[in-house]
Amino acid sequence: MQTRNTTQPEPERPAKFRMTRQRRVILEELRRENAHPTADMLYEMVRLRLPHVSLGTVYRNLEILTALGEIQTLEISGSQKRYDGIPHKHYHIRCIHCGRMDDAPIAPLNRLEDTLYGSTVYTIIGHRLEFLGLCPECSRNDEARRFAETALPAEATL
Amino acid sequence: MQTRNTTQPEPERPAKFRMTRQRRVILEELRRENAHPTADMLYEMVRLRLPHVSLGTVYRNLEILTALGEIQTLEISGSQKRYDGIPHKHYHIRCIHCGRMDDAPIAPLNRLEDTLYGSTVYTIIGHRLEFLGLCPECSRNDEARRFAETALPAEATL
DNA sequence: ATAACTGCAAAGGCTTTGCATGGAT
DNA sequence: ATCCATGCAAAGCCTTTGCAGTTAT
Repeated sequence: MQTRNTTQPEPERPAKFRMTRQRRVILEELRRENAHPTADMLYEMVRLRLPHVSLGTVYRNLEILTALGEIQTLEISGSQKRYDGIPHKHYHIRCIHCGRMDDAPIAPLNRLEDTLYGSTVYTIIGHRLEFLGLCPECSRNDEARRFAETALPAEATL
Repeated sequence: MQTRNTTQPEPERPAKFRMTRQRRVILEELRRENAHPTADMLYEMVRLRLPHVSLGTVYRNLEILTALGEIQTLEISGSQKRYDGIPHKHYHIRCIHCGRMDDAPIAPLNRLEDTLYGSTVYTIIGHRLEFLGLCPECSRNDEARRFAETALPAEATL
């Protein structure tokens, strides 16, 4: 049986950081791209400039850059993590068919937690909100639209 | 290089279903438990009643029961899936330290998508909202509270 | 007989980690 | 000299899948 520690480990940052070439290129490529790529997409992008970079280095640097607050790691429901070069808080909208993610043009709902005070035993820290839909390409795709119809009840408002 | 199909496959349901003993016990145990267990937690629960059940059977039935609309699969950001015996839509609150999940005592925000109409290129289908916090046990745990302080900027309002 | 289902074990997909090497201070 | 960072490969974790055998219609 597998028994994973659900406790999230504190992201460990070394005492000092070096802005190595790899780290710099990873950061630059992520900042250049606003499609919120997955680690392997970013790996391919970085590889065009640093052909010998390894996927492990990409993952390690994405973790460190997140701990530094330079980027965000978007932990997407039920799929690969995606990374966002913009560190400030904002919501996203995700295509349920192809996985594409874009920024959602809506300001953070700062008072959302207020509705829970007094009615939950939790100490509330924040919330995560993600919109779901079909991106423009998939909106034109019949198969994707059919998929969305059947997926709607299961995907939306969970 | 790994290249996964990000397209979510339509959950396939067989033409006919049999309410086998395994399926029934899995459903009963999930309904009995409101802690939104992971597949392996549920496996342990089911195993007390059906010692020879396999983890694969648990996963297969959870998928089928979800397709039938009997239960919900909660695809949690960046961790194991959790399962909910209550099929109707509602939000959840999750402990960022131990992973525990409970229902959030707040009604669905049905008009949330309205704010996006006209300002996004997506066809909007729905949203997913999850509250983050510390459960009562972890609220009393110093280490968890320290963790929450450092994790707050990264966890909240993504 | 057919089709759904199961247990078992293996494979898959994404992410993390161990280790020897390299580079900066 | 020290310590951080890298490339490579292996391991880890959760989930899915192939297959042969079982059960209900």
